[in-house]
Amino acid sequence: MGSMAKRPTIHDVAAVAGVSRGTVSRVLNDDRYVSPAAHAAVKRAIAETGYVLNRAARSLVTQRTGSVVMVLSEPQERLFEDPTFSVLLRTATRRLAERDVSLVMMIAGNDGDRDRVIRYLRGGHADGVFLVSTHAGDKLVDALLDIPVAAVAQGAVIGRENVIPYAAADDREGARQMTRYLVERGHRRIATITGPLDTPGGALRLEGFADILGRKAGRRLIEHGDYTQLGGESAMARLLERSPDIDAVFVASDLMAAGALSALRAAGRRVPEDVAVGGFDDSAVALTTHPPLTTVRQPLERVAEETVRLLLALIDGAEHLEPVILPTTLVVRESA
Amino acid sequence: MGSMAKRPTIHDVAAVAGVSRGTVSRVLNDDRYVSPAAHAAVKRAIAETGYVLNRAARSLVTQRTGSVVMVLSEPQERLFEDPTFSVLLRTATRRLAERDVSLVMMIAGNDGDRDRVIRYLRGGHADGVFLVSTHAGDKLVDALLDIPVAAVAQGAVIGRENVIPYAAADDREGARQMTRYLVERGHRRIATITGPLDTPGGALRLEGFADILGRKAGRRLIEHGDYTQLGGESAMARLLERSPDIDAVFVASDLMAAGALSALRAAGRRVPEDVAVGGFDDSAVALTTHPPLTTVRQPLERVAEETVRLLLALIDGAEHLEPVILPTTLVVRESA
DNA sequence: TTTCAGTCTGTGAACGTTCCCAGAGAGGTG
DNA sequence: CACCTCTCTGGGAACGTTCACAGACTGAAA
Repeated sequence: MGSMAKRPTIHDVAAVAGVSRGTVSRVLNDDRYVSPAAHAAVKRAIAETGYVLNRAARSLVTQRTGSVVMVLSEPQERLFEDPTFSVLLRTATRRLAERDVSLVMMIAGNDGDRDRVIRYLRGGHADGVFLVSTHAGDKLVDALLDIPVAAVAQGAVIGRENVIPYAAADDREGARQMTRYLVERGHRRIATITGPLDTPGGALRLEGFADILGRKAGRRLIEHGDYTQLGGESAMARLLERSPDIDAVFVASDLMAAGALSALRAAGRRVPEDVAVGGFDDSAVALTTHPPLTTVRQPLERVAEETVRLLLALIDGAEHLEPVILPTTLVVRESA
Repeated sequence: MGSMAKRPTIHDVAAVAGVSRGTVSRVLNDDRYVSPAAHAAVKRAIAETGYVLNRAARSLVTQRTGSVVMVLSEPQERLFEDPTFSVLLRTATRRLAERDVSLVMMIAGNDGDRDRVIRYLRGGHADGVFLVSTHAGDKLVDALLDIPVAAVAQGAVIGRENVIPYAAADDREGARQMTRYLVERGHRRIATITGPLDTPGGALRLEGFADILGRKAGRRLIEHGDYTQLGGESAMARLLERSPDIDAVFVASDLMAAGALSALRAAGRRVPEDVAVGGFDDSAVALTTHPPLTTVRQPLERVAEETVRLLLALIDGAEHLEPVILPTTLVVRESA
């Protein structure tokens, strides 16, 4: 299959172009001080020989790998049930590829996984880390700080906001938008189902909710979920049992909202007539549910792009990087 | 951040252990002919120095990279809307990590992307390729055959079944199971919405459908979708317009089935009373829809595992690898 | 005792780059 | 004309491994 001729090296290119190794290397790296003639000759020789750079050789001397790791830290298996990841992964891969940086996926679901990630990074196998959905107190994060590797996160790492740069949607304001909307529509008994409080999405969306409702948002109207559909369903059931007079609920993710809809249907409540339901994310599920979800759109592609930008800047030696917070928008459909 | 001491090399380990480079290398590679004493000393020295292997250096001499690429070839942006990918990605990452092989993601959505993938592989940046959802006639596949790299696919690559090993669910038999079930339930006007016919899932599920219905499955009862929810919706609408007397429909993916449900609801048909709907995949959406989907479960994790197994075998030099076909099961819920 | 096979160890040479330094030539300035 | 600066080029050395080979030692067989 294919010719088995040895792959051409920089030496071969140099020979064909009639210049030295050094000059070829300079062309390859866009260095200064290459005459137009030499430049052209090298370009021609590269095309002629079909030369491609050997990254291992380059890495060996530069101590750079040209790759970054995306670490998905999730205790449960839910990982991909959440469409958020997909968007992040796709966007990040694309953007990085444009800079010829490759994206390695690593899953840090349990401690064994986490150790592997740490070993990998300590081994200098990547220039940077892109943390996704990191929970407060994750030991991985602390280990990271001891390793000379660029690290950024999608969403703040609670407790490490000042040391790990991040990009995120404006979770708090997004929650305010939805809560305000529910209030304006005349709802009076508004509950919420939060995400895990050790994630920024869990904590900040609850804060935004409380910002609008103040003390009216008592304990009895708050229930916690884990971002899964099933978690949303049982949280809604608990909520209904405890406070049957609820007339609206703000659910911190669309997937959980889908679960909440099932619970409401099971309880014989109509949506939105009896209970209005607001989601968060504007993910694909929001259109699948019946009725379609009124939700808060977060600009995930842009979040991913900004996170990548931060990471590349960090790898290039940037020092103090400010977090990037992107605005959300309310998307009104039929559930509220 | 962290000590800036140079990373220990194999030389440092050798010095601490009181042996030579060669011996350390032999321990690292589980080579024969290392005395128990030397082995222990090296292990101790590795722990003491905190040594980690430099992969770039190893790659340079072994011509192996320790990484494989998962190529998602999708013309559209739909990519991740389909939960199939998520499962494949997660499972493959895990399994490969167990062998210390890292997974690089590449997206081949357009020709520019495809060229980048080819350049990457031609550059020897990976030991193997894991093709996902490849369409017949993809130029990437032909390019691949000219590059000395191990390649496997999830799902047959139509037209290249004999040259690219693959693992897949038994799409044809799965479609037969569903169609048979619909027939047994007494439905007489059974239609189908297929996937793209240049993918194995599209072609084989239609074949399975036709296996059961024979000539009764006329052109008028077949409509084509693109695996997206919206595609399923419009395909269903076309079907209803053309053949209003349909009493069941087999949809080649759950996501398209969700779309079909919307179209049926819009047309005022009850599911399953007026029209029964059968899906395929048993993905998360199957539970979200209303009513929940009766569908065909394909063992995606196992498919991913088997594909990885094939890939690793190929990298290790295996020659003739037979495709692996895994059984599907019918999952009865409420939509049919 | 000699010979041989098997085990174990050390070392030079390579892998394909980049980095750095030395030096040649061109052009400008005092 | 001497000197300097700037541009451009070539080539030695290094990056951290693995590989192949040579050689030392051991124990068993002839």
